[in-house]
Amino acid sequence: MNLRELQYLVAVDEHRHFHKAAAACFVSQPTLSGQLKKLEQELGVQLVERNTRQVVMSAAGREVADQARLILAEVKMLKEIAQQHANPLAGSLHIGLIPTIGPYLLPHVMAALRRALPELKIWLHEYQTAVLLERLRQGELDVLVLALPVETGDLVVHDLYREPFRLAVERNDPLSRQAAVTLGDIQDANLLLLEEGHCLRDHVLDVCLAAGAGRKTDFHASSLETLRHMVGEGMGMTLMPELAVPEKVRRNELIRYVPFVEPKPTRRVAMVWRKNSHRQQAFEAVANTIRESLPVRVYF
Amino acid sequence: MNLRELQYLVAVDEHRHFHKAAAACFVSQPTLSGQLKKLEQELGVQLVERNTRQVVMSAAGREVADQARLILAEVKMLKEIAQQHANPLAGSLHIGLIPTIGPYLLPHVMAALRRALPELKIWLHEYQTAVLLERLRQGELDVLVLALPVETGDLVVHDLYREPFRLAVERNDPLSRQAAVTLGDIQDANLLLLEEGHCLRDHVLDVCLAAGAGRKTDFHASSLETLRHMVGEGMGMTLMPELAVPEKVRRNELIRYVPFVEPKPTRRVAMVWRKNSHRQQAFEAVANTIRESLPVRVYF
DNA sequence: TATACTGATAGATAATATCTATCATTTGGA
DNA sequence: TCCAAATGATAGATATTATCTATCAGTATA
Repeated sequence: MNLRELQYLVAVDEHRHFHKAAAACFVSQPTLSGQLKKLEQELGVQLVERNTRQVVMSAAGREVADQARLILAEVKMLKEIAQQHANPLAGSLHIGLIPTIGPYLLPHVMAALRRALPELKIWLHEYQTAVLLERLRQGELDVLVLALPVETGDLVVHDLYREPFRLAVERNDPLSRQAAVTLGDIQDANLLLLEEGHCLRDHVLDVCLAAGAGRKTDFHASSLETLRHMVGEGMGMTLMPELAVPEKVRRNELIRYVPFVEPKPTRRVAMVWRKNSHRQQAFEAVANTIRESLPVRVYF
Repeated sequence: MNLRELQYLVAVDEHRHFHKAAAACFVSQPTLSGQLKKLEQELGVQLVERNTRQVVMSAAGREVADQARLILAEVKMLKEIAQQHANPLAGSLHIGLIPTIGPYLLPHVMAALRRALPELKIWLHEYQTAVLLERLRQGELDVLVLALPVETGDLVVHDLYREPFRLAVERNDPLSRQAAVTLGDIQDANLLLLEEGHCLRDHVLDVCLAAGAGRKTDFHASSLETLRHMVGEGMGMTLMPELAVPEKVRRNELIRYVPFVEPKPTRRVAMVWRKNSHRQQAFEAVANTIRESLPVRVYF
């Protein structure tokens, strides 16, 4: 049985005339007659009673034709589902971002993404790096925005930008009065860190290593905002990604975000997607829009 | 697009392995791979992202596979509908009967029909002859039981039985005391008739013509039961089909059903069906069962 | 009686599904 | 590190099916 046979049967039901039904299906009358006969043989039941006056649908033929109509409608629906997906700059795009990037990057770029890719329905998912990678591999997510390095295996890595860190200190800290700090300045610093699982923790630890093993507190924060509050309470200092730094310094701000001298410590932010994905066109469009929308404080 | 391609896609979704999916579909792996590729080309969207580690369904692939599953289930349903119709002694059979036959014939034969054809679901429809013939031609009814003659055109006419009439008279009528009556006895009789549309009316009129123009009242009854009541009220007499005559005469019965002498006036009862119908086997089975179940008071 | 119309059949052709053989790439085990 | 196994893809050949045109048989109409 195939869909063409069902189309022929529905056409015969509607036209009650083999020649007209064949014309409606864009085939010859013997083709339609033969295919209909084949369908009847396969189903083991007569669907159409023919004579030279009028084609009569049997009871079976009417019920089967009704069911065939249903099936053909569902097939049309399947094609519509595919059509929706076929335009890579249309349809759904599931983006995963790590929590130290998402809330600070998106406000800069969402408006531009909506303008540049109006037919794309962007779904945002925020998880830590390991979870993101697993869901990407499973196909639940289409593309990730995260900080390198990670174990990407055969995934495609597409650089986005390089983001410098600033030193976040309590406003009464002596370092807050410097125009810029060096890694040496944090050699003996009490640094606050994110909890295990956040790659930012590893990045900050890498910077500490470069600075000569700065002292680290045992208290861990679950988010950058929690870190921020702890710094404001004078519990220690931390490295803050540039996009997480407020653009306007308020008069009673508890925290000073002091830049480093060059070469500043930075983290690489990249998009990652599966090598076999055919939506590379969409991913590159998203990457270009993000780069064009970033403030000049981050590098390419 | 065809149903096999949908089966292949669903199999790949379930197995996440081209070789296993191909085996499940009883085709070779290159066949499945090629057909899936053809489907993707036709739909214009990638459904499956392949690599040598694990097959990943794209978002489009998952949605299309879900829809394909739905379609394949509906196709199964269509085959079940056909299967139900394929056994001619099973499934539904729509029988049309005229009102002067149905209520009097069916009590004699329904039990036997149920025993003889247990898988047949008999639907009964009661209309006058013209309506029955139209619905038969339109395919709404499969077979008719009616009295001849009718304009059957190219329909198949299959004799069932010949049903004699009795003379129904009020019990105080002098004719009620005769063992049998002749057509001459009703020559001056006041005969009651069914209304227009009932072929029994025409049959009774034919008998009157044979008897020599018996007088006829202008009042018409809509059913045999109404006729019966009118006879009981002494309004006149009528011809009653044999099967409409109660088998037991009650002591206070108002009506006497007096038989005619031979050759008795009769009507031919037949089954009628469309020449092209392929359920002749079922119709003949029904006819045989009816004939075997009739009381001996009717002829073949 | 002849022509037109209907659906069916036959043989030829076009299109498609499926096969086997083999390829390219990746992975795992020795 | 090398070789074999496993994966999905491609190529060419074959089998199967869909469709064509020509024509048939039966019916209806002018």
